[in-house]
This record gives sequence, C-alpha cells and structure tokens, in this order.
Amino acid sequence: MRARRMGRPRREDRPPGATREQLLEAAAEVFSEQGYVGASIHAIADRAGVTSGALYKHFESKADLLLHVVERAVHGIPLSEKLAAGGRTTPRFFSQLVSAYADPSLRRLRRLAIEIHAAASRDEEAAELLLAFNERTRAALRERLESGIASGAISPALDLAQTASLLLVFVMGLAHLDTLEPSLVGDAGWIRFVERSVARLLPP
Amino acid sequence: MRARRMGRPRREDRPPGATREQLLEAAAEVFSEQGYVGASIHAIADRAGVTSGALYKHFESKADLLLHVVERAVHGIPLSEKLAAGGRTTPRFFSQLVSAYADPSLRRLRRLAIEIHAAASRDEEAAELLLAFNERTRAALRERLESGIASGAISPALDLAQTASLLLVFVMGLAHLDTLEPSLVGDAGWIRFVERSVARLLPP
Amino acid sequence: MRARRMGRPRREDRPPGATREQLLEAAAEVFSEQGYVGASIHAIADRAGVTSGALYKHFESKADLLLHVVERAVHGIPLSEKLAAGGRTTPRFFSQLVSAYADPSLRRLRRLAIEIHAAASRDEEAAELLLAFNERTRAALRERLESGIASGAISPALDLAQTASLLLVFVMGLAHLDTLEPSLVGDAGWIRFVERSVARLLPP
Amino acid sequence: MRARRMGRPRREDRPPGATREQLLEAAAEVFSEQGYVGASIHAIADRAGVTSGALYKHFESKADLLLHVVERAVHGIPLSEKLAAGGRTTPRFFSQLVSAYADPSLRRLRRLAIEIHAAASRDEEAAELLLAFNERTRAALRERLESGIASGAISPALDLAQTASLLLVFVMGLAHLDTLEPSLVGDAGWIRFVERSVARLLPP
DNA sequence: AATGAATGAGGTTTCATTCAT
DNA sequence: AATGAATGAAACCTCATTCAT
Repeated sequence: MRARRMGRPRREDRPPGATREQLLEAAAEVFSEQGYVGASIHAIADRAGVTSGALYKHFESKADLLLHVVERAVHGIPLSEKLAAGGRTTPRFFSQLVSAYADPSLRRLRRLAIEIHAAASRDEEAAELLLAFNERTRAALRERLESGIASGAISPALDLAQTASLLLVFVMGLAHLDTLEPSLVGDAGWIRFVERSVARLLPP
Repeated sequence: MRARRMGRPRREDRPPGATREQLLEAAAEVFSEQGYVGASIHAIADRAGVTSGALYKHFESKADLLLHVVERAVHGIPLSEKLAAGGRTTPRFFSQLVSAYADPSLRRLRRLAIEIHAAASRDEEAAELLLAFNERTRAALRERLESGIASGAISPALDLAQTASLLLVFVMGLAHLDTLEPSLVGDAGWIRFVERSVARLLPP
Repeated sequence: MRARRMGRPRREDRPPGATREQLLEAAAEVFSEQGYVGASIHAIADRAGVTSGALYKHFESKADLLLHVVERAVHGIPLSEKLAAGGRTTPRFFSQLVSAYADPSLRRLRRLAIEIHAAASRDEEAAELLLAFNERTRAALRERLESGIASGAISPALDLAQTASLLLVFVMGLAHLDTLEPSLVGDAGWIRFVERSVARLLPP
Repeated sequence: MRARRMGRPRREDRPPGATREQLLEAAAEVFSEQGYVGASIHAIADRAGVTSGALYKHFESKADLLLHVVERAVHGIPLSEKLAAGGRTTPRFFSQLVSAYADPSLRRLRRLAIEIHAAASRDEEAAELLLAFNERTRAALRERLESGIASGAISPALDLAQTASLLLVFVMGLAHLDTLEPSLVGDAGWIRFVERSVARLLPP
C-alpha cells in the first residue's frame, strides 16, 4: 500500500486539442515507417511529445488509434481532394490524378496506404473502414467519368465501374514505386509516361 | 546424471533437407497471413512440425528466414514462370500475364508480395534482394516485348523500359485487390477488362 | 490566455459534504466487489459521480480512503447496532446476532468484511483499526453475556472472553458462506440450525 | 529487424520438473502474502528462481497459475489429510480437526484459504474449483460423522449435512484468527476452548 | 470543491534467441 | 538435426497521483 508519487507535471503549454492532433500525426509517421505491428506505442507517444499513458486518454487502444489515423489519412490525400474539387473533367484530369502518386513528396502516403491495406487484411474493422473509403472513392471517380462523357471528352463506350476500379488499382501499384523501382520516384519522363498510359485507357 | 528425455527424437522420418523446405513453406504462409513482425518463430516452426530451436539450425535469424522466403517466393510465381517459358509473344501474352494476378488461387501470393515490399521498405538486405529480382523481371519483360516488336505484334514506337515498369506497377496494384475490391477477385468480367486494358497499353 | 472550459462545473447541485459520503459509499461497493487492489480510483469516483481528481480533495490516498471505508463499515453493521441497542439478553439474542450474517441482503457486508481482513493482513494501519474495532465488539459482547448471566439466562460457568471471541470467529466464518456453500445463503433451515448451534454454545 | 541477443543461460542444474514445483510453491507464498491481484508475476518468478518468461512455459496465465495453486493447496491441508486417513471417529476427532486451524504453523494456509475465497468471489473458474472442493470435503465429513453415529460415539439425531457445513464455516472463521485476535493464534487455552465448543455441537 | 489532461511506474504477456542434452 | 526449458527485453495497457484552471 505504498503510495506512488507521480501525476501531472509542470505543463509546457500546449493549445487544447493539440495533443490529439499531434498523436495522430505522430502515429501516421510511425505507422508508415515501421508498420502497424512494428510501431510501438512508446515511439508514437514520444514523437508526439507525450508519454504513452497520455495516448490512452485519447484513444482506446492501438487498433483504435490506427482506425483514426486511417480516417484522417483518407482525407487530404490528392485523390480525395482533387475529386472533391470542381473543374473540367478531361482525360488529363485523371492522368494527373494517378501520376501524382509517383511524386517524392507523397512517400509517406504511399507507405501508409500499403500499411492500411496490410492492416485491413488482418483486422475486420480496418477492412470495413477501408472498403467504405474505397467505395466512396470509386463512386466519386464514376461521377467524374460520367461528367467527362457528358462533356464529350471521354467516349461513352467506357465501362464506368471497371474503369474506376482500374484507376484505383493503378494508384495502389504506384504506392509500391519506392520498393519497385526507386529511381522512378519523381522521374519526369516516367510521370509523363504514366499520364499518357492512363489517357490511353480513357479513349475520347 | 539425471535423465532428461530430450535430444533428437526424429519424430517421423523425414527425408534429409525436407525440414528446411517445410520451414520455408510454413514461413511463407505465416508471413503472408500475419506479416513479418506479426509472425512468430513458434508459429512458423509449429506449422512446419518442428520446434523453434530446430529452426535455428536452418536459418540464422528471423530476418534471414524472411530473406530465404523472399528468394524462394520470387521464383515459382506465374510472372517469372511464364516469362521463362517460351511461346509467341503477343499482346495477349502480356494481358494474361497481368490478369492472372486477379485469380482467387493466388491470394497468398498477393499477400506475400505486399509483405515482401513492406519488409523491403524497412530492411536493407530485403530491399536489395527485391530490387535485384525486380530488375531481372523487368529485363525479361523487355526482352519479351522486343521479341513482340520483332515479330510485328507490337508497335516499335513503344518505350520498352517504361512499359516493363508499368506492367509491374499494374501487377502490384492487383496485389491489393482483396482489400481494394474483394468482389473483383476471380470476376470474369473484370479479368477480361484488365486484359483489354493491358492490351490497350501495347499498341500494335 | 486560451480558454480551457475546465474548473468547477458543479454538475448537479449537491449538498455540501454529500460528495464525501457518496465517495465512501461508492468505495465500499467497489472495494467489496473488486477487492482493494482490484478497485480503481477511477471506478470509485465514477460510481460516486465525480472525477478521480475530486476524490483527492476528500481523501489523501487510496489507502486513506480504505481506512475511512473501514471505519464507516464497522458502524452500522448489524452486530454493532444490535449490541448497542438495548433489550433483554437471552441465548436467542446471540443466536440471531450470528445467524443474521447468513442473510442474502448482507452479501456486500460479508464481502467487505473479508476485504477488510485481507487489507489488515497487509497494512499496518488498517490492522490497528480492525483490531481496535474487534476489541470494542468483543467488549460489548462480553458485557451482554455478563448481563445474560446476571439475569440467569446464561450459565455463570461460561468463559466470557473466549465465548465472545468464538462468536466473532463464527461470524467471520459465515462471511464466506457465498463461496463456501451458496445454496445456504438465506436458507431458513440453515439459519435455524445456526441459531440452535449458537444456543448450544451458551448453556443456560 | 535488429536481432535480439538472448536465450538460454549457463544452466544451474535443476532437477527436471522442479521448476514447476518451485513456481507453485512460490506462487502459494506470494499469493498468500500479497493477495492474488497484489502478487506480481515477477515476484513469483523471482522467488522461484526463474524469470517471468519461464513461468509462461508452465502456466498459461496468472489466473491459470492460481487455479493450480488452489488445486495443490487443497491437498495437504490438515482437514483433507485427516479426513482421508483412517482412525476411529469420535467427537474428539472433529474437535481437533477444527482446532488445528488455530495453529501458528498454518498461518500461510489460513491466508491462502481467504485468498482463494476472495478469488472465487470474482472468478468463475476459481469459484467452480472451490465449490467442488468444498463439496468433496463436506461429503468426507458427512461420511465420518455417519461412522461416528454407527459406532455410537455421536447421537443419531444429528443433521449430517448441516453439521458438516457448520464445521467448514468454523474453519473459515478460524482462518481470520490472525486479524481477528492475533493473541489467540497458538494459545493453548483457546485451542482447548475451541475443541470443547466443537464437541458441544456434536452431542453423544 | 471539481475537472480533465498528463505522468511514469509497473503490470501481464509475448517473443527471438540460446543451449544442454 | 532436434528438443524443450530458459532468458530478458520489450510490448500494450492500467493506474494512483498531480496540477492548472
């Protein structure tokens, strides 16, 4: 019955709500670097500048944390953003949508995408979240393709659903570019090639 | 001297070298199911029908085991095999090369491919092995593409190197089909669509 | 200065001193259900409708809280109350004193008694509190026994001190009835049997 | 993918099967001293002279360890042993059966008994084990009482079942002697008094 | 008198690895 | 070539306690 002597420390001022954000950001980093299983709660908390105990005030468990990271990651990724934004729908639009994933700045996102898929193949809840997100994305793609057809920029012979699926497959393929052929990451010639290839899949 | 009923029991007579093979097979399974970090040496040894101690007679460490699994996995996969085999080189050849990865029977291979890429993004040695394999595969693809051009089946305007890279990207994209859109796995319409799409990337 | 919407919310108006009572009541419940170590400060505070921080305004530590729970528990228990109350002192009085502990409604008290004894066997201060209470109880029992002897209801051959101790031992034994033989809890036949047995220990 | 460098140490020779026994012994000690929740796996392993990891080679979990400790504790306790042994069945037999629990040497057993009851009130499986043991013990007591009646040493008017239950209740009451009235532990006068009291419950 | 965020120690458990046999 | 017991680090998570507000 010895009393433990601990508790809240001299606070270094942090704006309210910041800790949660910092944890999510740190978790996204560490998950993408080490993988879900390889990432330790300590490492994540450390990078967020708090202790591991504090993490559990914000998230129920490591799995719960992953889910929130996933939710947050799927917004703010180029595909989602560009789809949400307006603009004319040309084959070029889709080309750049895909080729963006070969950009050096998106390295973390590529890794995180893979990590999320890996987690989904093992965790029921992560799988559901991911499937729902994929479906939303495909729906947005289909809509955009339709508007492209309406404006005459894309051939009406196109199978909307399968084309949308194909674009996503392509994006996930590019997610592996760093380990598939690192020299192509950010390579201008490659990016142009990818864009031309995507365009060829969308006949006018 | 106390008796300890330990030592080598030689449970069921196994042909020499068989244990090593069984360990590699078991490891491939468990790694693909649980991921590298999630897989435990015990689980692997168990599935191979030996104890964990025995595993260390065959492999130096878990990382070493992974490397051997990778080495073994990259042979015997359809792409390697078909590329190695002879036959006329038509666009159809490449189409089927790629679309094969949407087959239900290759689920484990898809997972393993992802797992290997994940490992490569964290481990230097795994990365080297993977890059070397990728390069060999691309070389084989280029050669086949060239023979297609020579026979007039494929347009000589094609950029061989980038097309080879693109096909690999496509294959890795399909590796995520189970978590991307599970209903498409084994879907005949989708497979035909993939084949047509690949063909469209290889203009005659 | 960033606003932090914290501070004292005074959720529902509680009469002064009520929180302390609610905490003691909640602690008694949780301690008896989970045991001292198994009970968490959070769980106790929750059940009392406050936060754990508030608890420390009323009690110095978890151990301190236990002591106050013990103090409070040893009053208001049937034995204490009945001993304090007046009335004629017959063997029947003692019989019912003891057999009351087999009543279903006293389940929590039985558990708490055990928990207090367990705590006393580990904590010096709790031990002292408990011993003092035991001594007071035995003294009251002795006094009652004496008055029974004076009124001729009980034989003067009785060893007062040891009989008092024996009655307490009996009561603590009954405290284990739920785990010893749950079907006897509240069993009328058993209660009568206990009463007769106690009576047999107090020869007229 | 750093390899951990550990493993089996230079062995200090221990007879086979000894570790498990030492763990059970150590666990019985620590559980009785600290309580189930308060006892740490480390403390138990330490006292057994192994590391915490080794414990899990022998027991599935802390709860599993407790169950085995309980199973082992209920053999080798005086009541079980004496009941199992033969001998003539007189009131004196039962008196000594009970009074033995006031002996100083059985302090650990008293604490363990309480701890087991506490655990049973929280854990389903422990409860079942304990109830089964209690029932076996009561059955043995009833049998002995019957043989006492047959030999004419005990009155046939006795309710066998309830008397057996009463004796167990008494024993559990004595389990609290250390915190109830420590001065009585080992006190010869008290022990005689207990024996006479038990005898009075078994009229000839 | 109360909140709620934070600490940091410690808990149980898993696991890669070693070694005598 | 194999067993199985053992290590010890590290993992996830809980919890008593503190403190600015």
